[in-house]
Amino acid sequence: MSAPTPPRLRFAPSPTGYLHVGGARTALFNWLWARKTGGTFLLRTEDTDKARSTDESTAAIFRGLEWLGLDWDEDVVYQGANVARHKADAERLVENGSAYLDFTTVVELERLRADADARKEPFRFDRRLARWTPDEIAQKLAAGEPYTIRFRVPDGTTAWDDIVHGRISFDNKEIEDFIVLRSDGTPIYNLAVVSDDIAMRITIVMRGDDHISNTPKQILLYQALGAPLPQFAHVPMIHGTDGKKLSKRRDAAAVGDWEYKGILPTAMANFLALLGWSPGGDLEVMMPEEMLAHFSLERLHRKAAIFDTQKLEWMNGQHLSRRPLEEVLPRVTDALIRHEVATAERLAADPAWTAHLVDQLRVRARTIEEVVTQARPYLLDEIEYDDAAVAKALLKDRAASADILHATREALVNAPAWTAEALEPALRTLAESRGLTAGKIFTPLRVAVTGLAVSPGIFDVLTLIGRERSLERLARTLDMLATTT
RNA sequence: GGCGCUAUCGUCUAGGGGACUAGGACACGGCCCUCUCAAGGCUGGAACACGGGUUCGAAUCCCGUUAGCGCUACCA
Repeated sequence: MSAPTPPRLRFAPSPTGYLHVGGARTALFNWLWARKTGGTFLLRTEDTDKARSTDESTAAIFRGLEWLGLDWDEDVVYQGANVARHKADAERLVENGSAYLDFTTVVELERLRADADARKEPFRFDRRLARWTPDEIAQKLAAGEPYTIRFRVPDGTTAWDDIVHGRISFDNKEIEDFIVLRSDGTPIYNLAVVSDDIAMRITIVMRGDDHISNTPKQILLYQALGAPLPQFAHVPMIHGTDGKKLSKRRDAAAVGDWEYKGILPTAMANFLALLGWSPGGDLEVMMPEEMLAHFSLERLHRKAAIFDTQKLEWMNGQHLSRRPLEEVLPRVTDALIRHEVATAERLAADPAWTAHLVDQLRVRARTIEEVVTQARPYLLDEIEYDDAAVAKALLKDRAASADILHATREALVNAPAWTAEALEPALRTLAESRGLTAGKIFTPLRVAVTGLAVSPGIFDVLTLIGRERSLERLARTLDMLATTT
């Protein structure tokens, strides 16, 4: 087996918002391939559109990547810092004849476009519009007239073998002479991308398939600049439930939204990966190491996928249970504190207790938010009683409930110790002596001490809540049954 | 409109000419387990867009139709 030079890949977001799940997935694929092959994963912000780019957005994107566990190599490349080279490249294109100066103004262009529109004809820039004699050009230049630099698209066809789509080809007739340098001397996207990708020695350009139609232009640019072509891999889009692009308003399209909703980064990465790639076979839940082991470019999909929130949450439930407790613990405690269910001091005071609590709750939750909700009775002094649970477990027959709860409390009070080992026989004996199934005892007790219909096993609940507080809640429930109507 | 990409259950997918009575997962229903819930196990309904080819044989290959999506800026 030969040892090819390791690939260099990059993720190049434009910092005009938050990290979009589609972008995050593209980044993930680039990262996966770089890490798997011993290659390099670079980051570049495409901030040449100064009107829309912001530092906050840049920071948010970096944060999102870090949260997902995607680390990058070398220094981040800020495209805006390379405008001098972009400009020089554009001028080089003019010098070698592959581009030309165009003095057509924006206003004229708009008019031309409107005319074509009125005639219902497609507008494409006509090279003849920019046919000035050398004298005229010198004159305009001397007069300081603004101009753009346009690429002279050659005849023929432009094609490439896309890693995910196979051969794609475009008739150059379909490509207009596009602008590469604005009249203010700043580069247009396609030039900046190519110039930077060449400078960064990128060998695989992996990005969303909405860039397929930019690719022939970029290939032409590589060729005119005399640079070797990278390989291209166009991965499919991620759509919302309506089959269209994810909408920020409706779909929680930012990865930060999911972090906030209590999704684990490994679950997010796992889910996202499966939206544009599959390992083959029935494997779905994968830890990061497994994804790395199975990932391959050959199994990238061609079809756009719809973002299914329910499956994400299911996936998260899987990760919540399977990831090491040390990893989920801090995320849960942060959420507990943020929701004011507990203070940092309280949680730190008895780390073993906290860990046990989280461990008990995480297996039956799908999101961290659910863990927080379930944790309330164990951390708060004042608990809320779920009406439906109370109605079902206690109020159907108040007298009987009061009777059972009273006997239960007695058995608990007299138990030799407040441990699962001591409590369980006590309650099972009680059930037996009364000819009841254990559930008839456990269920009212659960509602009495937690206020909820859902909880871990009752003996974990009792020991987690503690003797004093359990007995007190029992007493209060008894009072309630006796007084309220 | 032009160009391009795509097309298997509601959704994510396996499948790469015969192993397909089309497999798995999410969601939904039923059953089991069980102190509740979750998890887990079993189970039910649910798909090859359509039409032509090629072939002894097509979900799989080719062409067309249709549909969806993307691009079509001195945005990225």
